[in-house]
Amino acid sequence: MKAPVNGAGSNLTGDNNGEGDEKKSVINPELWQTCAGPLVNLPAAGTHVVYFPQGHSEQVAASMKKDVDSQIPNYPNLQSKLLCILHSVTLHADPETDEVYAQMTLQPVSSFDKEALLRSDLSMKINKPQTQFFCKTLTASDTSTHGGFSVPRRAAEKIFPPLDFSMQPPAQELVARDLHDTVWTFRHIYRGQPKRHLLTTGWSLFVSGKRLFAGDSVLFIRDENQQLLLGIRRANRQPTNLSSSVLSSDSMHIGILAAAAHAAANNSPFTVFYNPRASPSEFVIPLAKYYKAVCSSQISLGMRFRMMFETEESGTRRYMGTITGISDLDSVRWKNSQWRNLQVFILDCVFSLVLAKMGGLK
Amino acid sequence: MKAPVNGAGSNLTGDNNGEGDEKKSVINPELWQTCAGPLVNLPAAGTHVVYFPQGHSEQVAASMKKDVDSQIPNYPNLQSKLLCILHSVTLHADPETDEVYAQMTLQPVSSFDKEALLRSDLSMKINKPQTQFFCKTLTASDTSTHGGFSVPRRAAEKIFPPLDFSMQPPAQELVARDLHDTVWTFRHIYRGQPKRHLLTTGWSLFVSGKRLFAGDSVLFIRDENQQLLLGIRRANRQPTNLSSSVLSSDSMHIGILAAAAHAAANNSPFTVFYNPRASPSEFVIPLAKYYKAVCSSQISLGMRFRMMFETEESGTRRYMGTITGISDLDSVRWKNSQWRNLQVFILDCVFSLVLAKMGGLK
DNA sequence: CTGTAGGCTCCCGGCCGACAA
DNA sequence: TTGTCGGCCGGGAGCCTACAG
Repeated sequence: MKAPVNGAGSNLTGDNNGEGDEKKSVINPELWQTCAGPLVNLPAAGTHVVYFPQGHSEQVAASMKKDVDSQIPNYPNLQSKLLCILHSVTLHADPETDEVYAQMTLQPVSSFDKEALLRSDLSMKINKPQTQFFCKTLTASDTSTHGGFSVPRRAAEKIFPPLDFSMQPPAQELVARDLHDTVWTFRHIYRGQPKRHLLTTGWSLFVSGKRLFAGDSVLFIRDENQQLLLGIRRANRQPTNLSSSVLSSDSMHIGILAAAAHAAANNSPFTVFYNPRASPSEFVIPLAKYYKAVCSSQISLGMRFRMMFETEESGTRRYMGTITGISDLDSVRWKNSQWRNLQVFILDCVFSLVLAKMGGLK
Repeated sequence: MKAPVNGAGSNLTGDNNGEGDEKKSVINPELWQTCAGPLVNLPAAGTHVVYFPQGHSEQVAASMKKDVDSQIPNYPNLQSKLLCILHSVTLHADPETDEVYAQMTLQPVSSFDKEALLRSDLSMKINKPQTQFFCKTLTASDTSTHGGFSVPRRAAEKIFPPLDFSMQPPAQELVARDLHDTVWTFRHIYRGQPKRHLLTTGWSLFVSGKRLFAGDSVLFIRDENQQLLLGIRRANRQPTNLSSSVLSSDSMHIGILAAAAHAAANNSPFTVFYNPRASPSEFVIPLAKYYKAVCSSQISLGMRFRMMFETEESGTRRYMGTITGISDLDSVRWKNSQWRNLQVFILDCVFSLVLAKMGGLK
């Protein structure tokens, strides 16, 4: 297996040498990132990371809508967290649903030096290029067969090529590519009273082709070459409990643990998939991030914290919260795992968010 | 976990207590069997079976279109075949694709007595009730939006309720339920010059709802209560490589082996899924069938054999063949597994079938 | 500024028999 | 016996403006 160790700068690779997709099309990293959302941060290839089998297991449970059973055997030699080199990160999108996910090849290592920590820290500080984009949640009118897509004025002016306003009405043909490099063309027209931007011809093909419904979101970005790209974010529907007809969830969880245990015992590489929108758990953490969380700032009851949330318009928003409890979720199986320490943040924060909403605050 | 040990007679249970499907609808066993095809024979719940981890692994590889990697660790304590009690067999159908599959709960046992062998043998000899049905491969005209479905004359007369021929033209409304108990209604009319049976109104909804294309098959059966049921069999398209975004194929294969090894070590139950149309490998074999194959008739080079094949019209057809080679596929990992002995039959037979076709024989 | 509804047009979904394989 | 085609009719997909939140 190839093990390209890149510098800290190349934190996103679009190479597609993984299993699954047959097409050779290279996923556009900017589009992938935009579809994944602003909160998703992939570790950089070639840097050190900490892998949490427990968190990995949780993601599979979430995507199958099934809790972890008690039938799973213990792997006494498998630690709750594995220090690894991240050999490669490749970006993917489900050909059916356009769901974005990443494939990571990890190799357990026994120790790290100061330089590794420094590189991990550096890679986190690389600013992602702020791609120009807009994202709109589809209305009933947008998805009905009766009409087209109403483009928010600011969005059209920021992202779309400028119209020739000498035409009556001003109109042009837009060409945009999706994650699979499929080309979609739309008639973009500026008309009506009051005037507005609309996508008409071609829009309904896109809606039916992607099986979009009101509540789903569509996003357009303009890449560095001024090319128009588009992607989707589906509303949180029930997981399609994929793959439940192939492998029992028990076998899946055992497979995760056994694969990690085998890799740890042999220091051999192994492969995981990370679905940023399937579950909130980031189970592959940059070494520097882990180090800071554990060493520098001790977590204690009553401590206050800030947390980012993704808003509907795909911006970010900060909320304050307080830690109300700290415990290991499964202290028998995972001694001193620190996994739930991180989780406590999220749960508590969602809870305070709910309280704030109930209280009518904003 | 419940472990209902039924008599040999109840070889198909429609109980749905498995994971995956949320709906409580009970799968009709006759319809499931018809969709699975005439060659599929599920072992009876409560009887003894032999489980082949290697064959199970092959099914997963087939449904993911990925060969087994060499990264898989050895499980020195896992035998190539496990004697098990089959606690339960539940029938399922994928809610998206209607693909049929079965969930089986197995429990390794260390030995069996004469009565167990007898029961296994008896359960195999239970004749399945020969359900009245017909199956037709859809033509371009059947699936085009331009028209309806042309029903073969014999099929209509055998399966559909008789028309009132005093009407001009004779017509009626057909109501049929699918595997998910969804109701489909069609206008059945007998018209044209020459006269023929057609399904018109309602047909296109069915085609688009099930996403059928020319080459796929549709089948109608009449159950014991004279109710009309219908199902589909999709043409062999490339596997939709389900679930490749959830778990790496390595982890899946490890999961299968580790789950089996764990169950064997503890004599604890485990769960497998069997997709009859995803791969030809039956990896859960009735004890009696295994016993006969291994003990009574020794297999040798040059031996001639007969084999059943499924024809397009879902009948069966016999072909003759000769065994040209016997070997273990992976004799290092699976010592004396006998798995490929069975496989040799199939490969050789397909090969001779190809030769026959190339030679213009029929 | 933008979501929804009403109006209008015309394309294609869908029912028919003709014809030939 | 049955697959495909040309004919044809009508409903709805799809483009437009009006209006209101």
